[in-house]
Amino acid sequence: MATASSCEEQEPVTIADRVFNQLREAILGGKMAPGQKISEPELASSYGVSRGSLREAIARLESCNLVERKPNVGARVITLSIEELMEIYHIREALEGMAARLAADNMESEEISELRKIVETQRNEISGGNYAYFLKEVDLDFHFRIIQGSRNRRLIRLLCKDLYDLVRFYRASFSASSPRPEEAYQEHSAIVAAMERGDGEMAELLMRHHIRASRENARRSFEAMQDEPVTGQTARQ
Amino acid sequence: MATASSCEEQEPVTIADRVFNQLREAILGGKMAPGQKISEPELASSYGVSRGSLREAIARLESCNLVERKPNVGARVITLSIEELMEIYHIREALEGMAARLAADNMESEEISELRKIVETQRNEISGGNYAYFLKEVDLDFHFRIIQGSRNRRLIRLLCKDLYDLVRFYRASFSASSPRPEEAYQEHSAIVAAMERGDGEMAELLMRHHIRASRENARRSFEAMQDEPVTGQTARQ
DNA sequence: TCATGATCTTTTGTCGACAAACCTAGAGAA
DNA sequence: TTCTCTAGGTTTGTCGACAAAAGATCATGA
Repeated sequence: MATASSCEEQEPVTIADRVFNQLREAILGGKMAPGQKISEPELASSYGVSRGSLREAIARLESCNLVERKPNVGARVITLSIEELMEIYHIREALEGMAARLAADNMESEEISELRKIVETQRNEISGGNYAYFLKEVDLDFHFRIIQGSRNRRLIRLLCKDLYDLVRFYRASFSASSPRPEEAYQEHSAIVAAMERGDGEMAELLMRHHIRASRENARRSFEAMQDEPVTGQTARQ
Repeated sequence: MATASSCEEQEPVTIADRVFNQLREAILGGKMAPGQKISEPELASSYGVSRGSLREAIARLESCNLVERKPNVGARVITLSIEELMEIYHIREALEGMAARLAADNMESEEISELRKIVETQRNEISGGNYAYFLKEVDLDFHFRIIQGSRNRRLIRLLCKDLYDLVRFYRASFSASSPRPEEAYQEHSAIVAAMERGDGEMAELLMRHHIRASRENARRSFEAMQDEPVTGQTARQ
């Protein structure tokens, strides 16, 4: 089955495209530390491309909010504080709530059935004691399908291309996961139930509640990591 | 008084900055038609800069969603259909609703007093029969201040820098204004009242209602323009 | 010892030139 | 007439080089 996780990532056609994808994966995969300087000559020779192409790739990374650039100074990988992560969660709450409302109106009934199947898969994985990587993939699949179901192309781009990248970046840079599978399953199930009834308003409320809970969970796990910095890479530059 | 309408536009420091600002103003001011091809050699010589700098400016316009680029083909000014404008309004509804909720919690009481003053200014202008340019400025000021009051920097950037530009672009390209001053005043006043009570949830609901009404107004005025294309530049390429 | 300033190196911003891809116009065949 | 294919011109993608700005280093003086 085609996993919907990688939300329509088009294959590179130009050199700048390729370098952009590679750099993006390097940043999201944690291979470049937050705040790290991006040296144009160094990276250009490392990727074997000219500085011009690299600069275009950097410009695109900047438009994804993955790097910050200062004139005449250069570009750095962003640093996400916990406050900024909270900001992102607030935006996600508003936008994914709207997406759930629109999806309840616009998704075909068979698409909603597939959503139900995803949630059941999630339940089986949990009862099987599987808390691993696959579970996170299923979670992403659930959210992405609802976002796609909104049929609002700009909303889809905003959420999948920009905001989810940032959350992924935060997870990579702080190596903070701490999912809460049982609660998430319950909430997902309730959201799908509302959509099955065609109740967009309730779907929105439940989705917002779900993301709010996820936000509080992230905040708590951050504070726990602060108190006990045993292996915590508190990247505080 | 410093008008908050121009949401912190930093002055250009590099050539690409300057060209970006000029092109942006040209597009938003209606001097470049929707869908118009952006020829790099032509514009570069017209602005007296090299193609490299111009390409960087275009890349930044693309990140604002004001131009679309296809590899090996080139860039065009975007064309906003009415459906896409409706998409933008849905996003604004979600985000500005959230902004109003956060602003109710985070704005100082004196800031809220200034909001009240703005709404009163609006009422005076309306009762004075002044439906002109200034009224739209006041409206923008109202919305921008609430957005700023959310204290959520990413939300501020998203709304002021990206989405409002697109609405402004749509107004310029379709020359569709048709405000509804009385209703807008009532709704603004109710929003401020909720914020004065510190009722963030109600502020969010009222803001969403306000933007929903604005969306329906835009849709109606579009349909009216469709039926009676006397001077309507139905830019349907 | 510390602050201050000058000099030098590195990095970024900008430019012009070349190669590849695309679009267009015209000739030829069905 | 209409379709197809080719040739030409134009535009974009890419590259290396130069100038200006920022940062680093070291010397000087209080």
